[in-house]
Amino acid sequence: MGLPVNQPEHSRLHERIRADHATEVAEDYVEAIDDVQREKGICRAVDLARRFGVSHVTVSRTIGRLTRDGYVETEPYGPIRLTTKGKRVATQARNRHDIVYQFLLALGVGEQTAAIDSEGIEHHVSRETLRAMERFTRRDQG
Amino acid sequence: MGLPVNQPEHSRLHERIRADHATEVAEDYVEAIDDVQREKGICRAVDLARRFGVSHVTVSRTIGRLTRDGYVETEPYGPIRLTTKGKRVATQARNRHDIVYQFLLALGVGEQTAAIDSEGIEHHVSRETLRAMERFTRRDQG
DNA sequence: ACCCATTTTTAGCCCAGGCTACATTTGGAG
DNA sequence: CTCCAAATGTAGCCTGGGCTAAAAATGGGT
Repeated sequence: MGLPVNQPEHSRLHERIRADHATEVAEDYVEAIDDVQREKGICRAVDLARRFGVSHVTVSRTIGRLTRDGYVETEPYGPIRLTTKGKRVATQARNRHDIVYQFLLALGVGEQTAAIDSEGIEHHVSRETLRAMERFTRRDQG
Repeated sequence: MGLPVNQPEHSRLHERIRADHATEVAEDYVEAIDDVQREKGICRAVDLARRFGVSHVTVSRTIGRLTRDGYVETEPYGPIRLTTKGKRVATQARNRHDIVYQFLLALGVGEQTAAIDSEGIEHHVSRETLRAMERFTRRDQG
């Protein structure tokens, strides 16, 4: 047994959730790389290690996967650069993140909490929900 | 615009994100087990496999971890039962899920999307945000 | 030019969460 | 009571994402 076919509604939801999770790391990383590049020109693995609170080895291997998947480019011992695809994803992620953050503020949530929750939530909001959030934020105080 | 970016806090954020992720699976599972038990009395691994769209082997090993962590109890070839801890977590998860779902509806999001997004979001909302969501839902149409 | 601190890489380990293939148990129909 | 389908368990494999320890490269300062 074990054919995961056969399930109308619920399993599709969870397939989507798993697929989302697969790209969450990529989004978090390209967003962070973009941030660091804005702050200090170039981004190095050690910057990401500090930012994410993980070891530089973990960063290095993750960057390897992101390179394999076409999000970033590096040469040995060189800085981390975003590809066109990476930049696009970073921009989208930043945009989405910001919409969620501003929305939470508009909802009445404190800055600290909004910062934390928006990081968790940003990967899980559909276009439709995102539009609803923008609408609310504008209506509320835009 | 500016998402607050400062270093030590940032890594704490991501620690929290990872810790959250560790309990997401547990929450999804106990919530599903609770659902199945309400629907058909007892819950078997195969029910969860179908619901999550994964193989029964994956379910079996996950249930093993949940047993180890005190969320569920089983005997060989027997059904899956929630412990007291598991029931408590299931109730909380269901409650949180429902708050997020109702909130999205109140925000103007369609039912399908609200169902999907609430599953993704529910694990990432703090108490504070949850309270803000409840407030909004009540104010809006409660 | 050389040394040394910082950074990156490599090797090797762990656990979670996927899978297939195959073995075993259970329980219901005949 | 027997037999078979369905459910569960076991063995073994893969990827992702964590870690430490130790080696190699880079680059700046004196």
